[in-house]
Amino acid sequence: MSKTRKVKLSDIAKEAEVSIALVSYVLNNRHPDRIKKETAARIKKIAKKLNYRPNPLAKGLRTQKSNAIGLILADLANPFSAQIARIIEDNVIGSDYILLIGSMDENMDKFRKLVDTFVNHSVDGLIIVSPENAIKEIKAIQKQGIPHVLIDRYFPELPFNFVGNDNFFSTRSCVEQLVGNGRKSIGFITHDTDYFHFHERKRGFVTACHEFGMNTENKVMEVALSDLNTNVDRAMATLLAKNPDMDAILFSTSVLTLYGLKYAVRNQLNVPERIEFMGFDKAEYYDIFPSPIPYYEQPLEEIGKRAVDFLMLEIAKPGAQTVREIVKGSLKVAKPLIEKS
Amino acid sequence: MSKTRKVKLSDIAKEAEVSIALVSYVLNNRHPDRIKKETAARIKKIAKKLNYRPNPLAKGLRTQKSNAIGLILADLANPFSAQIARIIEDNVIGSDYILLIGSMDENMDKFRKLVDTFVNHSVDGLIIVSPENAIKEIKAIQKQGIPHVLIDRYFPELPFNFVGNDNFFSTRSCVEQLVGNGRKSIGFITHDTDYFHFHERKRGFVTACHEFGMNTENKVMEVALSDLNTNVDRAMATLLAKNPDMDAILFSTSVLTLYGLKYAVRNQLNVPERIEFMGFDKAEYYDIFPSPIPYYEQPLEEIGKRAVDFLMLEIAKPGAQTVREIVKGSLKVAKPLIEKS
DNA sequence: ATAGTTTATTTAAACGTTTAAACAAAATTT
DNA sequence: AAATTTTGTTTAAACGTTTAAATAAACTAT
Repeated sequence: MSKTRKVKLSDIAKEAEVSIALVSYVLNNRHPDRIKKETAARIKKIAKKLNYRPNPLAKGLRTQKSNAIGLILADLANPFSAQIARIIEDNVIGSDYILLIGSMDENMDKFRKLVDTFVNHSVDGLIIVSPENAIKEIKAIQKQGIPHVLIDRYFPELPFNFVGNDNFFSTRSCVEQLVGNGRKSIGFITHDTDYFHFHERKRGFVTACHEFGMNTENKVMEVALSDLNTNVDRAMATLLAKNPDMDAILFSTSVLTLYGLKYAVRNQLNVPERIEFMGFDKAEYYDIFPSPIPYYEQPLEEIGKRAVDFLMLEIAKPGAQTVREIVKGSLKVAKPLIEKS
Repeated sequence: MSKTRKVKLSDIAKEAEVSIALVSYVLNNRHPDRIKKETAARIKKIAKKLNYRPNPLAKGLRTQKSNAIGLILADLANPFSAQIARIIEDNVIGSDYILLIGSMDENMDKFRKLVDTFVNHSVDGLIIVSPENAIKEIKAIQKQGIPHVLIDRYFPELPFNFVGNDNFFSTRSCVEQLVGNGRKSIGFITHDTDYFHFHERKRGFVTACHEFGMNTENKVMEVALSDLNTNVDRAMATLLAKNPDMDAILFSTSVLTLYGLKYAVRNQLNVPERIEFMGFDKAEYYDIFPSPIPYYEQPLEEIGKRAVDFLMLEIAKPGAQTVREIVKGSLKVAKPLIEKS
């Protein structure tokens, strides 16, 4: 019922008949050579017996560290965000840190508020999926010397720490794959935003098409981030109307792929015989679709791990390094449906 | 570059030429009647000018509160977990709390470690999706007087705070719906676990079937929590083999539904003409399937909101109340695919 | 014997708040 | 004019740690 009073250093000190400082030294392994073995052993034993847990608030207050890291996502409810969050969680927990998570909903005010709250709670570092046009805000974080790393989205012209997917490579290799499958006229459905990673995906697509001697006139549809059902529907219709010979469509995110698949089902497109679909990001639901959907898989595990690793390094020795890792994912082409892990 | 020193009470005090205590009183609105209006105004103005942010660690250390709440989920990467997390996030952030999130992966050790870490970081409260057989652990939390509330899963025989879906009602009304659609022989695919909520779902199914004069012999398949692809496949095959006349299948989670749909696609089941599928929980991917999938939708928004509301109340005045809210969701029957929000 | 080292431990300040209690000055009551 | 109350503010301890500096005791070395 009543909150059991927590064991603190002074309790151990009393029982061991030593000073608080000595207990602290022992438990933090501070001056191992200076401290008598037996005393150390005794203190450790008592600490264990009493099930001592350091108070992170006191510790944090004193050391100016909180052993917490903040993760700012686009939207936790979005499977992509959730997946990356989970990966980061695993990496962070291992280092005995706790993870604060917040969604900014592509909204600058929410983003600012999250940064503010997290910094205020003295997070030791931030992992950030940035909203559009957040350059000023990220710079401020940088200036304040708060260890941080951007993931997924970044600003190429600025020296921010970043680890993320090679977006140019990704769409480029999708096109390559489709061409390899004999496709001759490929459409691309992506978003209409200022995000650099979307620009890159488009650039990858267009560049590859040109390389393979295909034109991209009327083949790139950029839809708004909102109201996807309607917008993707319209985009698909336009794409198909303007390109009667189109024999493949590449999507720029898994959600766009989802809506594309919905369209295909609804309109009974002959996939993949007449027209092949290619998705972006892994998604469980691809194989509800009657035919296998090949896709490009971002190396999320790697991104999460590297981001956390870097952040930990940066926390340990601030300012010592910067990072810009553009990692490549891989193409997942249809396996027999039966054989899925 | 260098960390900008944070503004603290003493900075304000100095500039306002008053004591630290007075600043604290003013900023916390402590003795409003006791403090001279002008002084208060001056202090507030300076605080705003200096952009003062209280240090949560110091505050927490002194007041024994952290303004953080911990959320323990099954697995953040699972869309169901992610959705509920997002809802809770929104409700928590509004109250100026921060949210710590962890996944326990149905694993007792991880669960214990999470509770431990969170409690250690002095969370003011816990929202818990419990693993199997965690009664002892929850009791310990209760005994320690840590405000908490279970969601999704619970232990009916014990007086734990809980808010969650009415699982008996949910499957019961699914059967009702299917019978209303003229279905005469219904199968049920669920999990083989000790979780009470799964027992309830099964009980709801069985009870309803009997009410409607259907037997349930060989119609309930309970698959393990792991290796779903194989296990659901096998369960589906068995179900259909043993019940040649079966004209509907109800699933017990959205993930089971997903695998069911995969099976249907792979085996070209005639859905819904010959056999109707009914899902559990909302999932975007249902409408990739060629025919609309009706489903029972848990009232997640309500669950999240009520859980947080209760927790806040409990944090404000501990021990004053308990809660056990079993809330009902609703059936979502097929709308024309074109018209989706 | 005395000074200098080494070894083992303690003292005390600090981190940034909150808050009970003390205090001083002004206003009010006797 | 003395005593009391009210008003406005300050003092100082406390929360649970960490850590530089001080200290004390036990050994060298001279």
